[in-house]
Amino acid sequence: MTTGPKQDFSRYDQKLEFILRTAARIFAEKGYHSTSMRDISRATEVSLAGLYYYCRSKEELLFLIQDNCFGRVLERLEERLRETNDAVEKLRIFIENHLSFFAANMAEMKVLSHEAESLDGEMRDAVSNKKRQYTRLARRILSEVQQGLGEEQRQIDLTIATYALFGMMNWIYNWYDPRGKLSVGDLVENVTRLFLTGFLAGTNVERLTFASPRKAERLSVWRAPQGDGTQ
Amino acid sequence: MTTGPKQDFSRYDQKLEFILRTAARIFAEKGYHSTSMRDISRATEVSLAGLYYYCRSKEELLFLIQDNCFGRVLERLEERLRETNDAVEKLRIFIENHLSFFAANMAEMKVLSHEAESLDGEMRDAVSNKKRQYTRLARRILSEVQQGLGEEQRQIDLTIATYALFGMMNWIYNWYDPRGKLSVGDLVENVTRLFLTGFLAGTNVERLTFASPRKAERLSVWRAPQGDGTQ
DNA sequence: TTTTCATTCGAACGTTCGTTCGAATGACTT
DNA sequence: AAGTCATTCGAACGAACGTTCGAATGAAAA
Repeated sequence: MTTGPKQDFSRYDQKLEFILRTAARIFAEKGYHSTSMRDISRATEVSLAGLYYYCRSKEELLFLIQDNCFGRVLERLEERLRETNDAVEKLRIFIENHLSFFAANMAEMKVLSHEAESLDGEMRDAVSNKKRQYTRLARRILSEVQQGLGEEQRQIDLTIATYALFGMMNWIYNWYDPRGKLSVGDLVENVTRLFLTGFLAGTNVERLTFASPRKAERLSVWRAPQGDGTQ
Repeated sequence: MTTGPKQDFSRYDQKLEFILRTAARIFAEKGYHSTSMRDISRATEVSLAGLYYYCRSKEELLFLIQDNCFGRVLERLEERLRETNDAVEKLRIFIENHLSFFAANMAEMKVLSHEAESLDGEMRDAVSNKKRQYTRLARRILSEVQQGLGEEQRQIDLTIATYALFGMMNWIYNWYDPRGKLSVGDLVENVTRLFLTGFLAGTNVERLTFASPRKAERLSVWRAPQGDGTQ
C-alpha cells in the first residue's frame, strides 16, 4: 500500500524472495555445503553482512527454501484433491501435481530432495514432519487404489510401492532437462502409465513369477568385508 | 606370500580398504562435504597425517570409494548377464544385481548415488563414464524388452523408463533399512513386478488414458517468479 | 532542522578445514 | 653393527568459512 522506508513490507519480502531464489539456484548447482555465503553475496549483489539482515544464518536460508517450496506443493495438492473422490484419479492428480511442480521448480525441488539431511534440530524436524505427512498421504491414496483390486491376486507391498513412486519422481533432478525433447506432459503421462499399470496389474503378466534365488549365498558374495582390519 | 615390511602389499591394501570402508560409512552418515579428514582420522584411529600415506587427498578417498564400488557392480553384472539371452530375464538380472548389491553395501552405494557431483575433473569424468556405460546397458536391455511387444500398443518412453527404474532403485538409501521387516528378496521381487508389469503392459489397463490437461496454464501457476528482484 | 529507523556494508574475529613437513619408529637387509 | 625403507605422526601453515559489530546512508517523521 504505502511505500516508504518505515513500513515497506513488500520491498523487504521481495528482496528476501530474490535472495532465496538465487540461493536455491546455487545450492542446486554446487550443493549446500559447498556453497559459501560469499557465493550468495556475489550472485545477489548483496554484501556479505547485508545477507544477515534477511536471514539469521545460512542454515535458515536452506530451511526457508525447503519449507516454502514444500508448503506450496502441499497447498496446491490439497486444493486439487478436492476435485474427486476416485482413488485412481487422486493418484493421477498426486503424480501430476508433484511432477509438474518439480519440473517448474527444479532448483528448489532438487534442494528439497537432495539436501534433506543438511538441516539440524528444529528446522530439520519441521521439514521432516511435512515430508512424513506428504508420504502418508501418498501411501493412503495407494492403499485406497489397492482396495479396489481383487484380493486373489498378489499385491505390491505398500511401503515399497510408495517409495518406488517417490524414487521415480524425485530422481528426475538427476537427468531431466525441462528445455529438452521431453515435455512435462510426457513425463507425467509416462510415469503415471508406468507406475499405475504396474501397481494395478500386480502379477497378471505371464512369466513374471520367479523363484527367489539363493538369497543368503548372494549376500555373502556381495557384502563388503566386515572385518575390523586392525592396524 | 612373504610377509615383511619391505613388500607387504596385502597389509597396505587391507588398511587402505579399511580406511575406505570407514570413510564411506561416515560420508554416508554426514555427507562428503560435512565430513572432515579429522572425522576419518578419529574413526579409523589413523593420525591425520597418516591418512595421507594412503591417499593423495580427501577427494581421492571419495573417488576410490565410488570407483571401487561401481567396478564391483559392473563386474558382477556382466558375469551374470552371460547366463541368458532372454531380454526379460536380463532385465530381471539387472534389477536383482543392482538392488542386492545396494542393500548389501548401503553406505558405498549411497555415496555413489548421492555424491555424484562432489568430484571434479578427471575423477568425476571417470565415474561419470562408468555411470553412462551402465545407464546405456540398462537402456539397451529395456529396448530389447520393448522389441518383443506388439507395436500397436503405445509404449513407454525409453529414456523415462530407464531413469524411472534407476530412480526406484537408487532412492532406497532414503528409506530402506536392511534390518527391517522387508528383506532384500521382497525388495527385488516387488520392484521387478512393479516396473516390469508397468513397462510391459503399456496402456492395456482400462481407465488409464487421460486428456493431457491445460499444460501452459498449470505451468504459469507453478513456476516460481522469475523477475530480477532488483536491489 | 532534527530525529528516527529501516537498510546496507567494510572490516574483522575466531574457528575449522585440507594439506604438508620433518622427524621418529622399527622390522628387515647387508 | 650399520643402513634401508615402509610406515606413522605431532605440529604447524595458509586459506576459507560463517558470523558479528559498529558505522554509514538516506528517506520519512517530528
